[in-house]
Amino acid sequence: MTATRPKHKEVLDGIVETIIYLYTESRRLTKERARDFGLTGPQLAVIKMLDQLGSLSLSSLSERIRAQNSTVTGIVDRMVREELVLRERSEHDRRIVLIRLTPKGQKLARQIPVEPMEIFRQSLASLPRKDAEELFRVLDSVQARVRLAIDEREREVREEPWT
Amino acid sequence: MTATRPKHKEVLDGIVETIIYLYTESRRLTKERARDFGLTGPQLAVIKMLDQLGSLSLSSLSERIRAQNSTVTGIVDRMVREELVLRERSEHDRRIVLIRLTPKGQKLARQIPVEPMEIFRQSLASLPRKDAEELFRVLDSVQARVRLAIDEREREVREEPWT
DNA sequence: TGCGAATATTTCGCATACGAAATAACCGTG
DNA sequence: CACGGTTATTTCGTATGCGAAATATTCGCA
Repeated sequence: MTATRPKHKEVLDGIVETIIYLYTESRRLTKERARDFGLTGPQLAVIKMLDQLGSLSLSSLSERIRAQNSTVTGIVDRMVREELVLRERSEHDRRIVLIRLTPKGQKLARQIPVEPMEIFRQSLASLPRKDAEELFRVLDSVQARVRLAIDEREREVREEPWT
Repeated sequence: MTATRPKHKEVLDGIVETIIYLYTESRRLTKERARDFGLTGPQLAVIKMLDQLGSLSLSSLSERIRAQNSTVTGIVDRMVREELVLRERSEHDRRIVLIRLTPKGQKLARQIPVEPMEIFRQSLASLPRKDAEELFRVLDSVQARVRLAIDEREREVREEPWT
């Protein structure tokens, strides 16, 4: 044991801090890059998603960019205004709205080289492969624990909705 | 030119996905809990911070909760309206606004058992200690890489601000 | 001393972001 | 067919969240 072993609480706080840093900074930078092309962060996410997957219903789109439907309605409104995407009603189920890129949106999507969270991705790619795999393994186990805690909490809420 | 193991990209994508999941879900849950006490997420962060550190200037407060001054001005406005905090001008430097808890805010801060990102913290705490340390080590190295990339990018921008 | 640069905060306009309620369309069962 | 429950989306009100410009104050230095 050569290096002084850090206190456990400090390690945990450090992990939380670092995750917050990585998330917020990557997001900020992506937003900045998007702005060079006249887009906002979420707008970049949307055109990249649509370019990859073709047309999507509003709800599957909002699921993929992790936002509520009501949020995405607004984002799409502004993108329609900018002529980046189109709204079209599905033939089979007229409740569903399909969003797809206009030629202008398509062109822009392919022109912008940045993926969401790009800097984070690149930094990960430069890690030793072994470290990346280890990181993935541990993070995955944390995620499983969080999911469990969430399920538990939701079960509690469901069982006592009156209190 | 080595034959890339097909798994590697998936590992990287998985890491990004998981980080996004952990951050957004923890945030969502904290917000939900705060709502039980009539607070928003950022408001909870603010009273916890002030309870720990005493009065803070607006800019040091915004630095700590990772938001812009202009954002925190609004948050504090609404908290003053709710009589959770006070604004007072510093004696020594009248540009500085010091924010501190009212008794009502103080009481609420001590009454709420939740820290920001609570679920994430708890899940981390249940990890094997060795895994936590490994996680910290690798994340820290990712963070260092991100910082480096950001510095580099900012240097470029500073050198060619006219293009 | 005085004045221009620097610093701290606020204001403004806009874009998320969310949850609850409203709206529209579908579905199954009677 | 009709109608009650479900599903997809939008609307509404409010709270972040940001960057640029405005405002207020302090500081450096000639």
